[in-house]
Amino acid sequence: MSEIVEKQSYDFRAIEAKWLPFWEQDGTFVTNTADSRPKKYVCDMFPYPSGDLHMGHAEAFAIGDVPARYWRLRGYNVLHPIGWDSFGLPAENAAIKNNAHPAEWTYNNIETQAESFKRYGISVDWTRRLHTSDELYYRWTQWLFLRLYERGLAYRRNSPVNWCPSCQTVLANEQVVSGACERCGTPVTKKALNQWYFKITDYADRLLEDMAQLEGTWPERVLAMQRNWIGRSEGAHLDFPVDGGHTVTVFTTRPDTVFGATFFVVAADAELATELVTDEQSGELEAYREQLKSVSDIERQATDRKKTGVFLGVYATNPTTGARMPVYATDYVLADYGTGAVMGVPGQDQRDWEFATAFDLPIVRTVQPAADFEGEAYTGEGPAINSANAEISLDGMEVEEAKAKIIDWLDSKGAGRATVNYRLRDWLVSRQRFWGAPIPIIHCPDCGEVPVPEDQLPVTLPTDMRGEQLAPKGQSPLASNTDWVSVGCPVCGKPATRDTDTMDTFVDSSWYYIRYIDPKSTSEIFPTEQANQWLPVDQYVGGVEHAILHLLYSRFITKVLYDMDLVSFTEPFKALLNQGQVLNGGKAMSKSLGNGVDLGEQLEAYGVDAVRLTMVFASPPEDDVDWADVSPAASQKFLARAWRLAQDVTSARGTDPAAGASGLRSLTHRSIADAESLLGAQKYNVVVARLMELVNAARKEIDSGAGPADPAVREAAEVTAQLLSLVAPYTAEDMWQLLGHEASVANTAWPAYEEALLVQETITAVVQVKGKLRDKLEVPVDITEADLEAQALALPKIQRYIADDGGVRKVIVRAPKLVNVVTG
RNA sequence: GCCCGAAUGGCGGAAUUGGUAGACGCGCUCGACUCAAAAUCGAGUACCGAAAGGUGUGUGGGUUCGAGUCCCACUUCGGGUACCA
Repeated sequence: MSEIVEKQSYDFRAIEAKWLPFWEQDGTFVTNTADSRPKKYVCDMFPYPSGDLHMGHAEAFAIGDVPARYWRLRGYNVLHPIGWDSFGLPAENAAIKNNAHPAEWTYNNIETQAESFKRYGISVDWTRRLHTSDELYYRWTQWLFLRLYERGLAYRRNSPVNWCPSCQTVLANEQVVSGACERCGTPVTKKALNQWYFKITDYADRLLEDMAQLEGTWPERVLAMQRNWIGRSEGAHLDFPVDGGHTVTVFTTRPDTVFGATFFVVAADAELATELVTDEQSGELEAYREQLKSVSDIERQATDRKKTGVFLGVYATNPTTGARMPVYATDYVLADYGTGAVMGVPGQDQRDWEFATAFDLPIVRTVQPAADFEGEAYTGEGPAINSANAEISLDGMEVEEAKAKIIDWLDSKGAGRATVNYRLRDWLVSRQRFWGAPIPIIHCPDCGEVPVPEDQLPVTLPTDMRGEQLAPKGQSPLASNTDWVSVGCPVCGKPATRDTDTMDTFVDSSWYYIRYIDPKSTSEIFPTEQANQWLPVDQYVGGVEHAILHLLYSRFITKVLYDMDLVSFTEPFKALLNQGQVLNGGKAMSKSLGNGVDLGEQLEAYGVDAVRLTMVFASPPEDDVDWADVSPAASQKFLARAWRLAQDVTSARGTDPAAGASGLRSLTHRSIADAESLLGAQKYNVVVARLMELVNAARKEIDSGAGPADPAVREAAEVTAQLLSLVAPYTAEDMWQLLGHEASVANTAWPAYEEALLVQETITAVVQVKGKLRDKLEVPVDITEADLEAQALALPKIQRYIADDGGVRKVIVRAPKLVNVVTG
């Protein structure tokens, strides 16, 4: 018989089948929160259970698993949980279509995703799994609502709201994208409804200021988007007396231009217009409002639209000039920004200029534009002009000074004051749909709004509604379930009704990352002490589509919890990584384009590790990956090469590597050192590139160098298995076993590099002439500047350049790497 | 319009503090193996040029001995937001 043992080839299916049950039985990734080692909390934005996992999930989770596994090797106690954001409309729509209950669709999909997820080998603690649609969870969402209610942060108000005619529900401002529903793209209409709001505007300043904590660890663009969304602007409130005994306050960022206010405009759709209009003009106002109804939101947002409006028959008085200013209703003033009323200053505001031109109103400049200014309204810097009355003059002052001066003056008259205005509006949280957490409020004819007593939580959803019973009819389907709606008033006991709206699913997801600390608790929302120990999340990973929505809401809720003394931190996510999208052929995958790539098919064809490796290697984590540009087949090839390394090693486990090939050894140790800094900088793609170099070098050493018995080869293979485990856990685990280890590679210690092996004896110095590379020199690393200079100048090639170019003028030496000869 | 971000070979992308541009991979070319192909392995691959050499990191300028990297101006592309007073 031949001595040669038949070597097996890399078989990812067999490897997956072997290790998946191992991790589960071994409890490799279960986190013991009582463990005293320093902690790291890595959290991926939890998925919505819409069918099976897709390529986008595959990228996000592959990326998030890298720091989780790295920190685990570094000796941290790592918390890496998973759950499902399982309330929401798609389940309800599916239930209507299939004559089912939304829970069926939801929990079936969760099971499917969970199976795929396990197969995908992400190092999460399955014992902490949560679903926001579980009674166990939404009981606490309701509890949270009641705490906000107690603090006056949850309130009900009747006002025009965004209505999606297709989803048959209201939407928060954050969920309207260019006038259309964020979910389905249907143009949004306005509807007057009595709705629940969270008072996020109370936190506007803190949401803005606390961003200082996130600077540098959150993507700059996300911070910018939040800053814009909050839209802080400093200005003043000015009071204008209006005929009929009214005083109308406006918000302006340019109080210095008040002398130039020649007319007055209020939002046509605001109550204010009705209050101000004279009887003679009220017909015209109504006609104008009718006319506006036919203008879609999309049209309305076109900035080049002609200014329209209607005179209300009354005049306001300019407190600085005493001028009588006609009052108009218009649609270019927004009812829900500022006070819904604006002073018209055509000289300094382009929109006002256009309105003044259309209605033939006077235009007065109050800031002197530069001589070459050719525009209409002038919004720039310059000295004030035409801005004086008997008591005060701003003339000659620059804008900032004039602002301060006029605010002082108006303040002394009781006619104005400095103020800060925000673009952010309160968060509309009620939804007229079924599959969400019911709002825990009871409406009693005698007692009014009554919170559901805590011991009666959760207010559970009926389990017997299905199909058509869930169809949206302009109000929540729950309203038609009289058994469910009818309830005794908790205060007086008389017949009362439950609130039939459910909460926006963004309420569910605004606090789930804290619930992971103890997801099964029935006695409290989360244990405060442990939450303070584990949070904030050290690394949060998710798509940029939540730059405003989920992240703003989570920041808000965290601050509310802080104010309630339930947590000691004010920001939930210390660092944020926005992974890119997975594209195909330059475009987002979509059914309509027919360019979708099925994750299951990819996993079937190339294996989990190859798909994960491809995702990580393709580009920096925050960049998009175009599946048409990458090669999972090549990833698989690399994994086979790496795996074969482990198989080829013939030295025994524990062999001292000191006697091994020094070139390979120093590359191995440099790879470890570089991986540390690259992982810290989140350059995961480059870590993979370095690993490929290491595998190539080890291969060469086996085939045409010191051979498979060299201890340096074992060392390289072991380090490869450990580094590879961050991205390709199955292959790494199998390599580790082939190398003679019993326990999981995921729980080994990060390899320590030897400083001495990083130091090279010789180095290639470059020799430049006038900054251009002309020659190279192999020199000892500790060469003196003088020696290096002498050797460089002695090079024949360099001498030729010097001779041709008029001799040496100056020599720059940066030993041992560079010499630059300046000639002429 | 305003606010962010980006621009490097045929492609995805590398390049601590300014110091060898193009690591690693894909693709392509050639070669080995094969009856042949696939797979695998080896060699080459920024551009122009036969070579010597020259040119090169969106464009134009600047600072510097030296710029992908710093400064100024601009162009293009991507994203966000938009009658926000």
